[in-house]
Amino acid sequence: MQHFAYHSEENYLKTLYKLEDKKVKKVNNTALSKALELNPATVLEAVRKMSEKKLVTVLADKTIQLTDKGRKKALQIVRRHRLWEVFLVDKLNYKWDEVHHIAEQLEHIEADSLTERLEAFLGNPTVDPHGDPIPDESGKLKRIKTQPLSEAPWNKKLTIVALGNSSDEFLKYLNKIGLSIGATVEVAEVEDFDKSITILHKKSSITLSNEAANTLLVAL
Amino acid sequence: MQHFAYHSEENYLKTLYKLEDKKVKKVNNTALSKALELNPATVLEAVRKMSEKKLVTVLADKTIQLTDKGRKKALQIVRRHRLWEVFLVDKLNYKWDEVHHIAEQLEHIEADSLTERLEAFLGNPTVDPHGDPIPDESGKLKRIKTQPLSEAPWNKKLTIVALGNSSDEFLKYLNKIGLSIGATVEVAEVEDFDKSITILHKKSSITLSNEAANTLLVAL
DNA sequence: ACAATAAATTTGGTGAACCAAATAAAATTG
DNA sequence: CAATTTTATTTGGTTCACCAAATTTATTGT
Repeated sequence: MQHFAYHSEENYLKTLYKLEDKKVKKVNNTALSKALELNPATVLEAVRKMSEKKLVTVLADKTIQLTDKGRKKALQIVRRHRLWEVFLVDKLNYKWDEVHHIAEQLEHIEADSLTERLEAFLGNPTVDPHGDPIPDESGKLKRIKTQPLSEAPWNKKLTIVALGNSSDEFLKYLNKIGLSIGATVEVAEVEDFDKSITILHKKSSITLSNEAANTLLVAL
Repeated sequence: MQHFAYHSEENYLKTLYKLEDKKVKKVNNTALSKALELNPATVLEAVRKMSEKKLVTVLADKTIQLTDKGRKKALQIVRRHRLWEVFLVDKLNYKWDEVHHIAEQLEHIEADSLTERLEAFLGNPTVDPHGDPIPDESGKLKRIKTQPLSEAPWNKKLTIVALGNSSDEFLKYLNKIGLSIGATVEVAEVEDFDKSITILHKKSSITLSNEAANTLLVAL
């Protein structure tokens, strides 16, 4: 009876999936090590083991890729993570920028039935509080068609449905300016000079940098 | 960034608390090792470390005792465990004999705010699904006054409020015969020969061994 | 092509939590 | 009280996830 839990493999797979999802072309040992903030030697060893287990493949050019088996496992973790985030926000009234750390722990709880019951309890949500889709039991996910706010048409009601990146800093920034998933906004003006953008939200106007507008995704 | 979590100390403390709670007089290394199903050498080393941290004291006769500090930590784990059990049973509709294993994992999630929010979300329950009291934030617990069913008066409506032991086997047995915390029963007859007891429950009569009747605790 | 740079890999270590087996100390029992 | 049995403790190992510092193997710019 070990009184500690190894989650490392799950974290490697999840991180590989995240990179793949972000369309990072060539995920090599260096990239993965940086993403995980781990020593390359450590990551190399872990990749070897996962490769033996057919969870990842190392291509001739050293690119590390998830196998279907590995991706399925990764999506299972992503599923758990996102469902717990919904729980924390919807049921325990956490703010969306506070839940990541806790969900990182909850995602590793092992119990086949737990995830399914949790999902039903939450009313079968399809997206997490950041607008990211929740994979189904088999690991499939419905990608939502979105468009960066920076490319959306002017003077039209738009709904923010997801974020291009859910970093803590960005979430806090959004909180500060009062924007969140589900918010209705309208592009009022785009500044030619720096592509900054002014939007209308709840009768007040907000100016966003092009970077921010690129990261806010609206329904297409 | 370690991708695994050490819960061992929490488990040692919790187990020590359980033994103390069960009024096991002399908890020595052998007793603790058996309770944890670990090698005595392992436990000895762990006790040494906890002793350095002033979580336990080893008496002259080798009895291992929790310090106030250690007991407080242990009660924190017990609190989390019992709150999660309530969540699993009340919200996710698990049966009370299915939740222990999952709660054992959930109890180690670290986030100060989580336990308090969970408690509020569950409506500040005072007992878990097995009738065991839930310690408050500071580690205090209200002990419920109970009496074994075997010693309760005859022909009087009694409410089962707790169990003397929550082993899987016992929980399953109770499930099978249809008894649970909150059930109202009445002692109809006690057999002189073997002290087995016949009770009335929802209009049907159930015969229990003395052992079972001893383990069912009714409100005093 | 070749030196500079970067990435991959190897080597040798660490600490935590575990174990089996040997030994020492203590308790029990005839 | 001496012999047996039970406990406690020590010793030497293991595995896992990690690291730092070489070393080897690309890659790249000139």
